[in-house]
Amino acid sequence: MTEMKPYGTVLIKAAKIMDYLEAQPDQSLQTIAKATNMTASTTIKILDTLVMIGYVQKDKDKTYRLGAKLIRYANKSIEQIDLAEITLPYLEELQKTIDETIHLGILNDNEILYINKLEPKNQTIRMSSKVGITRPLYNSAMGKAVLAEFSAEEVGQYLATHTLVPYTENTITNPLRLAKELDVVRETGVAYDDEEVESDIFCTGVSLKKAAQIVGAFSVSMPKYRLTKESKQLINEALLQTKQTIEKMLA
Amino acid sequence: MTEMKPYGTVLIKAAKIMDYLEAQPDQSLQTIAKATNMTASTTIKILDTLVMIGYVQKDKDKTYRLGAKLIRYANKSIEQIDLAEITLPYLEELQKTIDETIHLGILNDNEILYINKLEPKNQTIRMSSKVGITRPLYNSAMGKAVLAEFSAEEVGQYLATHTLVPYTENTITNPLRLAKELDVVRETGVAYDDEEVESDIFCTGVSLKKAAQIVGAFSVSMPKYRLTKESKQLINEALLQTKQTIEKMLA
DNA sequence: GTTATAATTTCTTATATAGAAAAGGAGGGT
DNA sequence: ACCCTCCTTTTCTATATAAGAAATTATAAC
Repeated sequence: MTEMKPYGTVLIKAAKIMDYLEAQPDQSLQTIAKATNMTASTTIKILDTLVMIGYVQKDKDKTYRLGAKLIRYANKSIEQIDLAEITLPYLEELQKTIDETIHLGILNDNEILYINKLEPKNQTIRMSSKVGITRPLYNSAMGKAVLAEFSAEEVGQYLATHTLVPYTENTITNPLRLAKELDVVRETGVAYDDEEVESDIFCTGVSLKKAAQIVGAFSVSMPKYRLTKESKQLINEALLQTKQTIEKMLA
Repeated sequence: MTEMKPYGTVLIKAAKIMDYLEAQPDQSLQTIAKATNMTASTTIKILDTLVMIGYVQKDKDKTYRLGAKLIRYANKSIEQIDLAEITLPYLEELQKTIDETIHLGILNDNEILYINKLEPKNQTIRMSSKVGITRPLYNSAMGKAVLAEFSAEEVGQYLATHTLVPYTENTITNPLRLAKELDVVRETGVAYDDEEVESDIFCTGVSLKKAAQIVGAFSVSMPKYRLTKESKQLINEALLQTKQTIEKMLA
């Protein structure tokens, strides 16, 4: 057991505050201090500095929230993720075939982080989804596609540390049933989210790998009522075809 | 002259590194250290911590770039900006009238920061613009609309600290000419970007105020060739009408 | 006004940091 | 294969910084 050498204690504490504000905006000093197990005097000093550098914003009512500077960073961060750029033309092509919402995501902190979205051109239904949101691995289409690439050990580790919270009545909350479904995903290469995240929404996802490493996933989302046996088949084939093309580019 | 009390020195240094990586991705330790005037040993320790908390990503070739965690923060940050939520229905309404790209921006660090974008439904031309990008105050439509709300003193301060860099041959680089144009904006309430940021793109913008405070701006962007005397008039009226409606909501 | 509660500042000791220097890679040339 | 150079990483210690208790100031409720 090697002793961890701490460096940047304030930086780590600042990150703790940021993470808390990510989950709970508009909180008072007291609340933040309690939630992060720090004294008020330490907390206010860190918050002052965070406000100074634009990471946090302080409102007139003395509550704190995440700052606009982060929006700038994120824009650059996405630009710096090569995957978004490389995949874009192929996802656009895919959209010409399937006129539905297409998402690109990466694996981040055991969740799917959305980094690009292509909206349908001729459909009028708008789904609420945004770049920057996250979805669990166990119930989203992209998530399951990625989870299916995990080793048995990794899946076990994931299940041991994550509760399968029911988002809808369709959400799979039984680890064994999930494991079985992952077997099917491994066979077919395609993962579904059949109203497991949100009612009426059906998603189909595939993973993206580079040199045996998971680099991300992409998916097609649509209202369930538009799904037919034919469109399902078409989507599966188009996704697998696009996956193959993109992975050839990544190699 | 009250002496500034420093707190969170590492945090401030970390922000300096982040800002550098925002501008220059994929840099080596040496390069980052030199650019930020820090020793390599200090820099690597901060970078290690930044990587640990997900703000920075370290690649196999030992270069550093902004981390995906920032994309999560940004998503929440935008959600926490009430302006985006409040204005959305009105901007959607506006888009039904004018089928062009509509942007919402806020004033951030003397620039316009884009926080929402509504794309045209029936037009096929796609403009490259993203949430998170910034535009100068002196040449963008939203920027000029905001600048026109500055006091003479504030405008002077802005001009003293910012060079009017020519983005295109149409960009106004003469401070006096800009000042004159701002007078017109104050009269009409509407600001133009006539191919001053990008060739072939014409934008019309208005500011948003709450209790005499600038809170943001929004604009319509379109290819110049689509602009007619009639559409220009229509856009101006629709923008001013929408501005009025939104500001009534903000009050 | 009075009281209670929260925000902010001050001050001092314990702690973390900065940077020089040394050690440990990685790569290029011969 | 070996050396040499440049870059990354670790170690170590004087010095600067941070943490927290307590005092002070602001804010809100009554």
